[in-house]
Amino acid sequence: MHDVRLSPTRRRNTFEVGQMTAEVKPAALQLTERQEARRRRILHSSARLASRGGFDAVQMREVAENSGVALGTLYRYFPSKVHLLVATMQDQLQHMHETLRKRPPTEEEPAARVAQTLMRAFRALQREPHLADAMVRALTFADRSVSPEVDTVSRLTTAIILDAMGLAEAPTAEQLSAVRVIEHTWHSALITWLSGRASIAQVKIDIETVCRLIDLTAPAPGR
Amino acid sequence: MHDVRLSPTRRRNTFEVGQMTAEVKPAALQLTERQEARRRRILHSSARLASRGGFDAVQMREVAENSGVALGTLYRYFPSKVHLLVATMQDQLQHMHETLRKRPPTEEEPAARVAQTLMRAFRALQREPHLADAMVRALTFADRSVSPEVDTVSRLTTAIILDAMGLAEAPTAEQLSAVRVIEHTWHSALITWLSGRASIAQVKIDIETVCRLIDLTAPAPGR
DNA sequence: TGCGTTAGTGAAACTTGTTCTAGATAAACG
DNA sequence: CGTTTATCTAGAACAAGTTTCACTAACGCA
Repeated sequence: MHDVRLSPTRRRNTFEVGQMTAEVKPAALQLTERQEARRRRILHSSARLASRGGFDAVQMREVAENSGVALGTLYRYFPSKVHLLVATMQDQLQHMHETLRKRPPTEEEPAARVAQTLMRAFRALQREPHLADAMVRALTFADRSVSPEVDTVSRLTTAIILDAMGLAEAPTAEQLSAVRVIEHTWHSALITWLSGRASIAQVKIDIETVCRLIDLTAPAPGR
Repeated sequence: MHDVRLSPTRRRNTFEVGQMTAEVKPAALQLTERQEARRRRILHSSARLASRGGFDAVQMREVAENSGVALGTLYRYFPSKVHLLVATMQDQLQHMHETLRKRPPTEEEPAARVAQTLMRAFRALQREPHLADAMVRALTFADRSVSPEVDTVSRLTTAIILDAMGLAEAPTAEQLSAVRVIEHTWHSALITWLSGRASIAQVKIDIETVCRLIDLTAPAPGR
């Protein structure tokens, strides 16, 4: 039939064919065990190659070979290199979220808690700078065809920050804006660090600076 | 001799050869008239192609052809596609800076002035969304080999913001931090808009939100 | 002005992301 | 089971960024 992809996303410039039999689930279709295993192997190879040499070191042929899968299959699972790396990031973020949940920030003030959390994440990234490079570059380079996946990453990041603020539920619109700006700063500061234009100390200052925005926002709905 | 480039920057993974005769200026070496003209033609073609179809539409062979220059020459002037697009951005930013100088923001408060200025710039970008796409994607995708050029862009942006704040000279360290965060937000918000994950209204809110940081910083040295 | 050096040209080659094709396998299903 | 259909494989083919090479043109200077 009409070449249905595993991933719910379509490719770059292809227009929707619209041909979709009724029972196809728009969300992630469930995979067989072997398929789940393949997917996992691919993500693992991707992360391994990335932590060696960053974005450039993740070569699709090599990922395919290392995960024991044909090139065509790799592309069926992840329709582009950027998709693959963004998915890798999703994966890593999930780990980080769980880790952070286990040891919530110790600071009192929300702003300080967020800053502490982000600095923890930052230190984790510093341990694998190449991996960080691959993931963050992919994330900011992603075009519209990757929007759903990038959005997922964004939601995960937002959740982490809201957790740190101590209000996973019922944030005000104002607070959400602040969180969005914090996220912007986080990504962009990482970029400047990764490309050697800002020091670790600099990133720390930027994070702390932007976190001051939190103090400006309503403490809660019911101020 | 040892292949000296026009551009002061070296290529991707090459290490400095260190062989540099004393009289070579580290800054932009001066070009002859014909060379200056070539450079200009190249940047012009680049911008034209970019405004057609964004990052992907800027193809090195086509840029070379359109500017009447051999491919090898193009690479001598701009050692990679990203270098070329970042230089294009420098060029555009310079224009914008001049334009903004002529009509400074009308608002009273520094924060509002900066927000107004950035929204003006944003509207200019909206007129050429593809061009914006090419430039911003190149900027955030740039690796270490492009750091000097990206830094120039960053300095230009900083200058624009400081101008809007009304203190081109003697900003405090705190104020510089705020400006840096504003710049982060600016770039990242543009990215989310360009990739269709945020609306124009959303970008406006983010800009206004981050500009509130300015109110938090010392009004001047001599508070 | 002549000459050695640097810059520019044209074309081919190389690299890596992406696509395509034909055939082998596995899954689903009657 | 046997058949039909979706996946997977191997490998070629294609596209665009980048490099290389052999050669010519332009420049700078003694």
